[in-house]
Amino acid sequence: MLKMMMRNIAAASFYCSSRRWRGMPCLHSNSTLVVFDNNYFAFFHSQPSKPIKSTRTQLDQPVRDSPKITNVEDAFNVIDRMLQMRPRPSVVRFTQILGQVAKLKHYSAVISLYNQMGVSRIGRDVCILTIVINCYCHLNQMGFSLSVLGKFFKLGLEPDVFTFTTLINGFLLENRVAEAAGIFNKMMKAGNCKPNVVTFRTLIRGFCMTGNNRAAIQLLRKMDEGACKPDVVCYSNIIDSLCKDTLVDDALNLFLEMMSKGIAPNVITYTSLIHGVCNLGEWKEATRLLNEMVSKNIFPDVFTFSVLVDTLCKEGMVVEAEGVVEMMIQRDIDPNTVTYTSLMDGYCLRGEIGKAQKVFELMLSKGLMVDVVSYSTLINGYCKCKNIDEAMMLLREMTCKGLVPDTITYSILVDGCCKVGKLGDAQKLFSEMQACGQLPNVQTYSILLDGLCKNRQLSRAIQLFGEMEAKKLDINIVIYNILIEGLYIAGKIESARDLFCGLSSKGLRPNISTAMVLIQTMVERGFSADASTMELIVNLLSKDEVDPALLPLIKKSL
DNA sequence: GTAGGGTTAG
Repeated sequence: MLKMMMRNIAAASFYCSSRRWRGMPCLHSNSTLVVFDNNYFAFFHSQPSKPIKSTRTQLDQPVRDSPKITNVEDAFNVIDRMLQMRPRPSVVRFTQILGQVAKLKHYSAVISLYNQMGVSRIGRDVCILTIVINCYCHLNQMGFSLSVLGKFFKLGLEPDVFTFTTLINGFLLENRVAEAAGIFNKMMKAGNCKPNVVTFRTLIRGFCMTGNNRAAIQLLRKMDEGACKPDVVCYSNIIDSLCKDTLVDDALNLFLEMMSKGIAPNVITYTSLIHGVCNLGEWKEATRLLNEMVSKNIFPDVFTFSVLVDTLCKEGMVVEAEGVVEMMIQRDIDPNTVTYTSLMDGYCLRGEIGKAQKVFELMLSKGLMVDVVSYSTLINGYCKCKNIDEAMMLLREMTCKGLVPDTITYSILVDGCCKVGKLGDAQKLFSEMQACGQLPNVQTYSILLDGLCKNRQLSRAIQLFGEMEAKKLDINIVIYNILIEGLYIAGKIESARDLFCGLSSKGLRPNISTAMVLIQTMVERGFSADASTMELIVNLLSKDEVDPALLPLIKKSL
């Protein structure tokens, strides 16, 4: 079926995809902003108001045919020259430059530029201030964003729908959904600044991000009631979220609903759906969707192809994935960092580290940016081949390049060290990551805990488990399985059984892994199943959850 | 002139 899918892709005709620009290191801000009290939404009122004096009514004509800013240095030079010009260029030109630098993701640079012009009239403009708020939002500095909002009131300016949508997005970037929804609700109630389609989209995305599909759909229904007409982006966001939650049928229903309303899907809508069905292994459906989109003159782009490359790689079909990459190049769709990283991972999964390394070098030779994920993928490949030295070299190399290894990078390395029995190095890395501000998560703990248990360092494992409890981490059944197994391996049968019997009191249910741990360790040690184990096995059997490969073992233990 | 959706690593 995958081959058929690939033939269909090959048969379609494509045009060139857009190229994406990746951010360079940002400058640091030394901005000083007005500290503002908490009543930053006092602005909202229920009746339309007379506009407070706004620079929007005093704008000069936009400057046409202005050169595009492609780097920060140019932006600083241009702004510097503009500030010295008499008469000074219009505020629109300043907005365009700041907007372009913000689009390049040089948020700190925008704030520095703003500080240069802040004392002049140019800095007292709704658009300019909104851009500054957006930059603070992207730098996760909501406090400063709200201070800039305070500046609006101090200057007698009226924040508009752009400003509040930006703030909603800022809160969402910090996972502060309730505060984002709070602004939205105030906008809905107020008469002077109603949410528009972008505001709706932003909050819909926020709900989706936190897995609250229901709230997102409710918002969509509110739009249907006439608040604002939903568009392809609103639908696509929810379709994507449903697909990520494997609720592909619901996503397809929403997709049909959207089309029945005359809202045309685009390449993003299709890519989300294809990703969703690929994740479920529904190749036939993926092919159908690919054919459907091409028949509508909607052509797969680098995202769509990357999904296909990743899916093929995860299925072990790396040769076919290479074929898709070749096809992309022939079609003038440049594979990007994500495409090649997926391919590298495919090779790593097959233990073909040499080929993964070659892909990595190809990325470098093509001038593609290698990021934390690319490095982590390659590090994982070396770890799986038990070449920890090379993996550690890559860790140092990425740090030298200014890349910051994250929790996943360290987790991969901790796992690699554990798997070759280097528990000392694993624990050093575990400390190093915390010293670097990368906090271990439940998965990192489970990796180290597993390493300690399997290497018979039970007392340290129990100590680590205590750390997790002290940190109030959400200890899941996987962690308990590791510890129960560790206790069994160490011959502490009673403690293992106590831990197992206490699971339900902690609101946890044993899963198939728990059963495997219990059965295997008991069989290995010649124990027969006790009442609680029997009960567990019977429950699992009745739910058809037992791996058939385990049945001989189960019989042996009964 | 400003806000804004889809692809990769444990």
